[in-house]
Amino acid sequence: MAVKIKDVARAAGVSVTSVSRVLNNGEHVSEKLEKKVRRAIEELNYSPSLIAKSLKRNKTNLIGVIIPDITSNFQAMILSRIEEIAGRRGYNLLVSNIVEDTGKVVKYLNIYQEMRVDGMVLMHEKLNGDIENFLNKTDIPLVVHADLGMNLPTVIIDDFQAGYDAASYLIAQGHRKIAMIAGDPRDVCAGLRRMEGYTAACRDHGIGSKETLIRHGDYKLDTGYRLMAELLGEARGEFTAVLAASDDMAAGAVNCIRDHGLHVPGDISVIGFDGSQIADIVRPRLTTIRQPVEQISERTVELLLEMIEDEGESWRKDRMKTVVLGHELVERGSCRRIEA
Amino acid sequence: MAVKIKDVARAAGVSVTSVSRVLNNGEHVSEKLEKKVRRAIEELNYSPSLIAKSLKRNKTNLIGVIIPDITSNFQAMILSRIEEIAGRRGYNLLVSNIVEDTGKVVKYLNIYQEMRVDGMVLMHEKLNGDIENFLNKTDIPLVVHADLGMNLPTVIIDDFQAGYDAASYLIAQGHRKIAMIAGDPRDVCAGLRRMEGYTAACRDHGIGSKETLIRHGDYKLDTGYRLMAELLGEARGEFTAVLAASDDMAAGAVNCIRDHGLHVPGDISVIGFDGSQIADIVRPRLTTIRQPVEQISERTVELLLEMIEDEGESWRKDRMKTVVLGHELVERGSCRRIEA
DNA sequence: CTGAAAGCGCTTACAG
DNA sequence: CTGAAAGCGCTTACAG
Repeated sequence: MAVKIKDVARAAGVSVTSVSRVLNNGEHVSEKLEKKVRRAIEELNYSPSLIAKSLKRNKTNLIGVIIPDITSNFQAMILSRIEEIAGRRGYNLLVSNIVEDTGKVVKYLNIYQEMRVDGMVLMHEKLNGDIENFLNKTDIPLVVHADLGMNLPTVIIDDFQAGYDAASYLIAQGHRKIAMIAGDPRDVCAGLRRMEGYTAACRDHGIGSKETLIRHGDYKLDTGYRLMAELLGEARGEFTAVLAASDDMAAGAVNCIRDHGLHVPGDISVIGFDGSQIADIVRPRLTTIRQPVEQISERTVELLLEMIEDEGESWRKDRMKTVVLGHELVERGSCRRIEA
Repeated sequence: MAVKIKDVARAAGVSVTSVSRVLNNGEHVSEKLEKKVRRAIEELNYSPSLIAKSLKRNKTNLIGVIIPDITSNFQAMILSRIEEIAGRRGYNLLVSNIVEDTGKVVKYLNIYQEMRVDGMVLMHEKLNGDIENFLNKTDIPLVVHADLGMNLPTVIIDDFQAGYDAASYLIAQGHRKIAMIAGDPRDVCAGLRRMEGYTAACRDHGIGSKETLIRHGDYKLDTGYRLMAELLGEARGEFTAVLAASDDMAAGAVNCIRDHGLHVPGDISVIGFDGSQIADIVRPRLTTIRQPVEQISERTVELLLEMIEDEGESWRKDRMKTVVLGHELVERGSCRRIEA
């Protein structure tokens, strides 16, 4: 882009100030001047530099999103909605896909900071010293999608309760022996809390939960398949139902069960988590805990823009906002009632 | 970020030039100076502005990606790989999710241009006057993922041949009446070419293709389901196999067939397209045309960086590079051989 | 090895 | 309504 505002000004025979004014259509300019400027812009095919503008204005209209895995349908749905909503408000997304590599998180947090993004969304749930350190120091508004215990603005569901509800549902259906394909316990919400909810529900209903019936995975389909195979191999007969920490893992489990010649829910009931597309794809369709994707996305952008547009930069001092959204148990075909 | 390079210089008792030098560790500085500077950076928690740097250097290390639908597993896989590969080379991704709205394409192309991205990837396949106009004018290196007929650097598979191969496979299995759930014919490759390949294969084998057996969709699962229901309602018995332009639609079709009490492949054979995760999830697993995701992503980034780093900016003048990658038919369980 | 100064392409008081 | 000029936070010849 060789052509700059100065060239336009020269071509139109006006000052750069005036060109800038018609570009940002703030202060009034005469029709005649505006016409000249527009023509010059057109003729020169001028494209104003947002980089220069950002530097001057100290605002980039960029939001950095750190997402663990774009290929997860649930996460993609959230990202897609955030993009849409933020886009309408004039913000563009910088995204980095973490894929397993926790070390990348702090790398990208730093890059985003150097890029002077106006705000960030952190979906990653695992903390380490570097990340914690960064989060404590940064002045950039951010919203996290997990209860990191750091007094940061947060948008979440009550994962403990959701895990509790899922297990309770199974128990209400008559199940007494329930296995869990859980997430990574270092993921505070999706990993730990959901499992704690399950454990608590089992305990409250006096059926206990055996360590051997709990497996940990990374929320992916293949992992669900593999862990289900393990459970079938090592504890067949010790459970009549399985609770998975993601629909992807639940879907993998369903396929694994079927590949072993067993039936869902005839032999084993399966309940998922997330309410992603895949819950509808797999047969039988998954009974699952649906997270409110639309609300999560909306509230995230809302919260973030509120902080960004709060000139006082007081978001650090205010009592942090935590938005807890409701989840919903969606009954479909993957669970059945059994006799006590 | 209140602290800037000048503050660091003052704190360290050196010039901003020197601070810049240790930051970019190019020219040599004395150990003593470097130590002072590093300490000051540490103490002030200084984060250099990439915005200012970009303005000065005329390089942003940003790549803008325009992707039709992030929630499509196939597209997410490509995006994820591009992010990974570009990230390793020091480039960050700006992404915008188009979702149906073709008008957003040119809007984002312009924003990316104003943002002075170093390069762009356009996955969207539908052209309109504005888009064409932009593509003809821009100086920014870009790679497209469809044969737009505009002499632009392109990374694709041979969609015609792939469609041809898929149909031929079905024909080789003994099928004589083949329906197609195609894409949007305005999508030159995924929509039009794949369908043309199918039509040509039918013609070459003397079995013709009836208009009534071709439906057009948007590559999504729900649409595949719906179009399959239409075919079943309006043309049941007139086909023994279906070729879909995406795995998502194929999966929807499979589920629809099953929900109608029929069997895949017992009653109807289904072949998909893409080789995305879902082809492995659905039961029976989908026989499909696998696109080389890894290569597509690699070659895209490679081509783009080649142009970006070509100082001569000669990419416009050179004969455009079109990279045509090979596809592969993966046999799984959704098709069966039938007697003539 | 080190620093003073110009300049990247904009916006925005300030003055007229 | 319009323009000259300072300045956003860096980098990079240029000079020493």
